[in-house]
Amino acid sequence: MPRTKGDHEARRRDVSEAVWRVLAAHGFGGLTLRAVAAELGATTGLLTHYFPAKRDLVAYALDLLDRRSASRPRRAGGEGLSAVRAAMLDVLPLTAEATDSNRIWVSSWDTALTDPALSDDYARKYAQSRDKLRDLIAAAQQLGELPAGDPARIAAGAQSFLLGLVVQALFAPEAFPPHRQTELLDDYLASLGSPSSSSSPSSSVG
Amino acid sequence: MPRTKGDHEARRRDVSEAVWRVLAAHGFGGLTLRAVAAELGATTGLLTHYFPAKRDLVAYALDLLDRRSASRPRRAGGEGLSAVRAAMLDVLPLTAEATDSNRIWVSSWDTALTDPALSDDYARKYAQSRDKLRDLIAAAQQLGELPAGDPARIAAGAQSFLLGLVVQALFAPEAFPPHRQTELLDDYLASLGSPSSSSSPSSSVG
DNA sequence: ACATAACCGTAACGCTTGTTATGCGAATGG
DNA sequence: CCATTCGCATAACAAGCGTTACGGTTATGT
Repeated sequence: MPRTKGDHEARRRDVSEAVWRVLAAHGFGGLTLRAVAAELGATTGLLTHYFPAKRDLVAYALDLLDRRSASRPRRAGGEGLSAVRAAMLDVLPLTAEATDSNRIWVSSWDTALTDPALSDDYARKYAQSRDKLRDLIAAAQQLGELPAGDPARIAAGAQSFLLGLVVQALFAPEAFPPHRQTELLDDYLASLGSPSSSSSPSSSVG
Repeated sequence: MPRTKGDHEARRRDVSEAVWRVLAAHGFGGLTLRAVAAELGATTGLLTHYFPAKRDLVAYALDLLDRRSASRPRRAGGEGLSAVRAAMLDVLPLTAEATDSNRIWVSSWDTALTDPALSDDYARKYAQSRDKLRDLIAAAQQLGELPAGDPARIAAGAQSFLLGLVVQALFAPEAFPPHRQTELLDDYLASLGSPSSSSSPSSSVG
């Protein structure tokens, strides 16, 4: 029973939703042609028409993850340290959608870490993310809201904190409810508002 | 060609090594009976003898990951803040073995996040890890090396930072060499050595 | 020494996976 | 209005998966 209208765009949107639901339910390792087809109420024949090979589906899913994450409603940033805080809050799994996004994101690491090409892609993406954070931090420094110090270095630390908090919150949502995550983030930002960091090459590395 | 000596222990060690190599090479999603058997120079018949079902293999692999991580040579802790630093350095992918361990660890999250039982297991494990860190932090506070504040809360932040740094270092080893990781950790520890954190319930959560 | 159990290779089973071939109704355009 | 292309279902394929049955060799206990 083919659809009577050749609405290509609408169909692609349906495919996106089906892929997303499969990813949210079974992770990246459970992304299968038949699972997506079933979620779509269709067969594998439809999917092979849209994606010549499985890797194309995977690539599409990764791109979908990017777009869904990027198009999530951002909160008003303000400027300086407030913008840094807003940008970091936007990443955390504080809502159901953000939780899905992050869960899928983390689950994709298994695939990414064993594929050198994907791994490089991710490295670039995170570097870009750090650069964005670095600029916000540099701006906050010029406003005097953060002490001096290499902004790139501070950004690397901040993203580490952010990433790890995401992972912990995903595994223990009841131990890391939105309020707790915000609390911890504010603790971290407060700890940045002091001197004593960077410079002075300490040795004794194992 | 069965082995002439019934050296059960030695055989189990061989199995461990084979499982480990498969995990390091293809991640947790690539853990397959035939892959392990091939790495072992044996057949699936051997493995079904040791593991009645696949989930037993997976459970064994998870346990192996635990034991391999726990039995990694720990550096001399010292006491107070120095012990905190040592414990955190022990987790970071500063050596080839620690990198393998961490890579496998991260790759297991895909499996864990879609399995509620495993997810709970991980949540408990990380909570336990946080508690250990909390005790070290509390000790450092009593030595006056860290300012006052809820040690559990500080530990949660510290483990977030640690976890995220691991992930970033895995994806971009060249951007996060051992020296850089140590540097960033020391930055973080230095930022803890100041007041102004914790307490005062800030609201406005999205 | 002989029965029994442990060990493990061989081989097949059923299932799921990605992929491909085929066909048919709906859209399209000259 | 008819030929052609598009969109998709149907169905089969080989390969890989976990699992099982079976047989032969080696150790073990009496």
